[in-house]
Amino acid sequence: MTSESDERMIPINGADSPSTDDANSGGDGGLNGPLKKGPWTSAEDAILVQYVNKNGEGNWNAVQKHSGLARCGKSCRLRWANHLRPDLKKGAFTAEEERRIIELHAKMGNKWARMAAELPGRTDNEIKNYWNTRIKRRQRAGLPIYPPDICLQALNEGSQQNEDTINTFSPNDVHRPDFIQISTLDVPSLEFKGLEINQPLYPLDIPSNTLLDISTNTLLSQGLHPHPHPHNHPFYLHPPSKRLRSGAPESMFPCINIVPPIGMSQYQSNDGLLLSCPSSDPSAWAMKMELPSLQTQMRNTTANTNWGGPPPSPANNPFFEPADVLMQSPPPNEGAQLCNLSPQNSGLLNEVLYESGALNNSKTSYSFPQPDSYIDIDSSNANVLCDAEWEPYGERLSPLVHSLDDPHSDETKQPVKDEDDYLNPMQYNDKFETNPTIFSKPDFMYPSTSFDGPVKQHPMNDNYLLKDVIGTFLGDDFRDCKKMDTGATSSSQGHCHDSCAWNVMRTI
DNA sequence: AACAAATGCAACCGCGTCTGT
DNA sequence: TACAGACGCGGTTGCATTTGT
Repeated sequence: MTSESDERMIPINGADSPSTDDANSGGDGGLNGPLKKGPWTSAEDAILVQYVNKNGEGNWNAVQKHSGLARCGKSCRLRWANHLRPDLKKGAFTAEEERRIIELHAKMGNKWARMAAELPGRTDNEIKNYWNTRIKRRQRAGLPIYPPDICLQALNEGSQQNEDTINTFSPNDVHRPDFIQISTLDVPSLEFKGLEINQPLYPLDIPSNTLLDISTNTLLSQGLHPHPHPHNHPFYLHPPSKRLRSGAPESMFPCINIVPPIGMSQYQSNDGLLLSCPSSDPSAWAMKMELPSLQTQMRNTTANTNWGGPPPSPANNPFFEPADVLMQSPPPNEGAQLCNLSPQNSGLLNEVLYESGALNNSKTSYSFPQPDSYIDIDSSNANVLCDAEWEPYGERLSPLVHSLDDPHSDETKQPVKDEDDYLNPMQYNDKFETNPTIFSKPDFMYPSTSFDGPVKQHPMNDNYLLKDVIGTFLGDDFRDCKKMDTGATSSSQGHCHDSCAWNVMRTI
């Protein structure tokens, strides 16, 4: 970039500076006046190149001191690394590079720097931009994010990995660098358009006057599941990007519903996501798959309920009110919905397959938690929220993957062979309608059956395990909460759950 | 041709980690 | 051991360009 325009200047050590770290640190700064921001000019490039050629890389804050360049060290490093390095490969990615990126992303997720290390001459920023652009394109086209052969490869690798790891998994594994190197199949893209305001929703009459515009990579590239590392996961209760043009509130969700256009069937994942697919014309639906239509299911803040769990049926639930309550920030204490988000699923290709393997290994089928298990925080165990909603490991599967690991459906265990082999929406629909057992999966809440049946505890439902994991994600604050949990009254437990889950999120 | 929306890229920002003192 | 500075990473934003109406 050699634009001469936009020479924004930030005062060194000035109060107007938005950043107090590298931008202003490490230099006297006053040498040449305010630091410049914005696009680099060719003259600045020349100065930087000359400096680096003479002094080598590193010690970037010294650049500004010694070269007179009015740029912070951080900016210099970025400019050099992304544009001026002599070993940079310019131009579009080659087909081989593109394939490599896809493979690497399936393995690593959004580890751009690591991916860049595998692609000589390419920068993390370049790869990141490429990937974000790519998934947007593929979503628009209704294509899976990962090509089927990548899925197959990951499936094979993942199944092997599962053999080795499923029985030795521990909460600490989420800290392992390779923990998320488990993969995901592509999740079905979700129709975002053609929504009807105030249309009747099945089974819920959810006011639909507020539609959530969630960035596409947030949902789809991450497989609709929260990330084990909230800071790195855009879906993990990050506020909507400023770019959201729908004017979504600063904080949102936690429960997100996909409102189906008329004629669409709807099912709900255990993440509280209502997924839509057409009852009549799945192929058209597949072709139209674009951005998800999402609505945060908001409830009356005074309702005696919590944020977790699936939407109760409207007939008997007091907080399904025809009020304009969708897509608003929950009150600070209503954070238990966080428990509705799996802490361990990054949406990586391998990860979902890993979970699929976990399910297969468990040889156990589960039933939906009853609404009561969500609503009644005042249970003998305040962790009921998380126990019921943060399904234990291996339970956070996208609908697509669920079809793969459905133990009652042999054909769905076959690895995908082709993009055409991805289950289309009608296949999902058919499964739901013809195979009741699939509805016993906790994250496959078909509306007509979601709220019936007893709650069964997952065999891996271990409170300590869950607490440790939650603590891992939420930090010491949650551990503090855990202490309160053990000694508090049942009502305070519920409150603790709410408040800590929502409030301690470090990146919201 | 004019305008708006969508797109893509470069740069910025905040935060975590590393390293030296 | 504690602290501060340097560095690196990943997510976000700004804006020029492209595309569509």
